Amino acid sequence: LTAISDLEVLSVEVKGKLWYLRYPIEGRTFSAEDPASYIVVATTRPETMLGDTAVVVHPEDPRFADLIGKNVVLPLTGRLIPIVGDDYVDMETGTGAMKVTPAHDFNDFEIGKRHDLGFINVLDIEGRIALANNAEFLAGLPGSADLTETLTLDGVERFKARDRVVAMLEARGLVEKIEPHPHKVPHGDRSGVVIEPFLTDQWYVDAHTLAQPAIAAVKDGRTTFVPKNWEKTYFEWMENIQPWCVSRQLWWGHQIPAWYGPDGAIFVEKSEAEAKAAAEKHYGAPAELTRDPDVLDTWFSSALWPFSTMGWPDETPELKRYYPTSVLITGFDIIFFWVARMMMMGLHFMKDKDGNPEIPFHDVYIHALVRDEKGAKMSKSKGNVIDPLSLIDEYGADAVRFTLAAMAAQGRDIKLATNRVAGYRAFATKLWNAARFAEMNGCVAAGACAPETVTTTLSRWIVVETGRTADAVSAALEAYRFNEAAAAIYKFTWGTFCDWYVELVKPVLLGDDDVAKAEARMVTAWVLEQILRLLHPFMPFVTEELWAQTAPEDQPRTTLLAHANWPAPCLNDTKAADEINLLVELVSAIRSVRAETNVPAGAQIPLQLVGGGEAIRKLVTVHGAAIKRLARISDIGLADKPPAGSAQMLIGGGLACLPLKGIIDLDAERARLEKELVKIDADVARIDAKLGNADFVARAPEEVVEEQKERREDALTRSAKVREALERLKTPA
RNA sequence: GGGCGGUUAGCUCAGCUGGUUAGAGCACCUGGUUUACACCCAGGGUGUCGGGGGUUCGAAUCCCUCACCGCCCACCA
Repeated sequence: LTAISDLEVLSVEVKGKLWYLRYPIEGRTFSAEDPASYIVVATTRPETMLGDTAVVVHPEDPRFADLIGKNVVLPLTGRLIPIVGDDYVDMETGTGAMKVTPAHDFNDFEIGKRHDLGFINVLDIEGRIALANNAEFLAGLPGSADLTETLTLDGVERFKARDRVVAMLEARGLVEKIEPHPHKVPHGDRSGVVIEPFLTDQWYVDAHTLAQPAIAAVKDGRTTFVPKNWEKTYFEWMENIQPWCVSRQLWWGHQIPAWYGPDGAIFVEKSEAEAKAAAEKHYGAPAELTRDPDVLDTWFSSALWPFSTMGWPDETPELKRYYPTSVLITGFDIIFFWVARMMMMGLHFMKDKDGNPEIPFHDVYIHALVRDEKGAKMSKSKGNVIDPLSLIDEYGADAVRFTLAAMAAQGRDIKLATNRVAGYRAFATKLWNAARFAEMNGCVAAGACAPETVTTTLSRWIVVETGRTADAVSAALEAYRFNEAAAAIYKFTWGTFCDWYVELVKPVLLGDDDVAKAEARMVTAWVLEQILRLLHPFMPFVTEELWAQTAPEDQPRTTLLAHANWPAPCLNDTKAADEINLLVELVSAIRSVRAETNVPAGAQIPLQLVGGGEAIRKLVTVHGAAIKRLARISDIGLADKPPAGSAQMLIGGGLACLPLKGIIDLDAERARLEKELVKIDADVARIDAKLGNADFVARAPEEVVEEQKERREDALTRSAKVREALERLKTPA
């Protein structure tokens, strides 16, 4: 039977005062000059002294050793209250003696319970002093002039009453001193007024008992938190759980199923009819009952969610199918409020097929919390909420959703930055344009597509890369690494499909080879469709729209994209993948050299390839046209040694040379090579330092040492080639 | 006061069990009128991984400590 519900409390720093009050000791004649005749207690709320029921000192405090067990006469009331000893008291603080008001202070309440003290409520629900009809207050008080005066405080507002109590005490020489005392006072977060602890009757749930199975379920892994470190928070709370006050004085909610008989007897039943029956049995005759007007804490009702939403207590098919659920996704701030309580309730009410308590869910994914730009938690009462609707108006729902996924790294909070959202809006546009390109080139998903049977290297490459992306996205999603999943599909869509595949397939689509064209169209449509599937969880709207629009005119979609199958790899061809990836590497390298050596953008330059074997030869024979177009190369030849005065790149074990004499900015090329050389030499030096360390060679795992050796060889080779290239630049032939 | 987490590029953030050449988006710089896209294309990394100490052959990553920031819980007569 206590009070003080869990309303949101704001601690506010106030310039308070500390009043030192003298409480006369029973049987000694009070005199301000005789410290032995009284005991001094300090308080920040002097008006609560009317409800004092003890003075407490530390049991081992020598100053008060002889006083424990004696009484003091509580001023203004004449009540005799005991001096008790309790460890709670800090001997160093204040006077070492504390007044105890169990009805109006949390700690005093606990002390009151420990020492079997009275609980005298001296306030009414409006925060006024309530003494006149207060049986607890009046009980056992002898009439006196002081008491009569005190009773005139009845109905006085608490802070006015404080002044009057102090004045009355001062008039009697009972105030020793008053000190300024800045301290924190709890304020209601909505009303803004000082909160007064206050006794009321409430309903409680024995949370400690319910918590035990809920703790065990997480300890033995039946329910897992992701990320795992939140389990600590969960245990911390569950192991120190307090009785749960479930009654609320609100106008809405599940009304508490408790009925009171005429004499106050309580009947807790499932329905009014059952309560009436129980009352009739109890009284031997029908009785008039009144139902408790309180409603259940909203979290009590919410705790029933996993099963009450599916028809419980009836044994419905839904309940059978969906309890327990696979994953609960929520924010860490309601692990206590909701997760813990669903665990307790689920394990209490639900049983598996063997009759054992059944958890409500297997995984609990704790997502990041979106904070405002200053990093503060958004809250309705603070008013710092970023309205997702206005973000959506500006950037689109898909961009907002994708941003949240991309930023949802585990264990981190999100400070929502609109530039990220803008970036992902561009991504949605990019996807739309890619689909437009496909449409303009007749790439529609006509009929059955068998991507594993495609023939060209380009087709096989993109099919393989699509599969690799599907794997990456799936693995990330399964591990709840949503940001990695988002990054993987983003990178593939933009960086691989749009930037390379589309550019490489353009000649085929625009060419005359109808067989090749047909395959290219089919593959392009197929890849785009895989992208839509993989991207759908992150950008549901644009992908669903494209899914419908990219259907062949005579074959409209028969299902929503949301219901379509999830992609998986269907082709394994590392040779094709390596071949195109080498092409990509070569084109990138040429572009880089062109830019760094200030080759005019429009200039067509020749390319000479040296060494490198089969892989390099294939580049020329199979992909020559692509290289010419993408890297702006006039013609490609194979050579035995690098032509004089050329820029050189290391590619696939061979050398790619751009004979740029006359076009090239030689100084720029030299600077480029020297910059590269510095990097390589730094690498070599670092690796040498490692390998030169006997401890490293002796203690590091063999494969790590091997890897370093290989890396060293590689770096040395590159270093030598770059040096040669530099030499050739210095002595142009 | 107790507990948890953070500090990495100008900004917002990745970097999972120690071995990467420390990455992405945005911003920025250079250059682009090729028939999907300027919400674009190509190129460029601009960094003492908060400070200090330690463990280790090896630390952005593990430990200690300091500083600052944030959150949760409790609150002192």
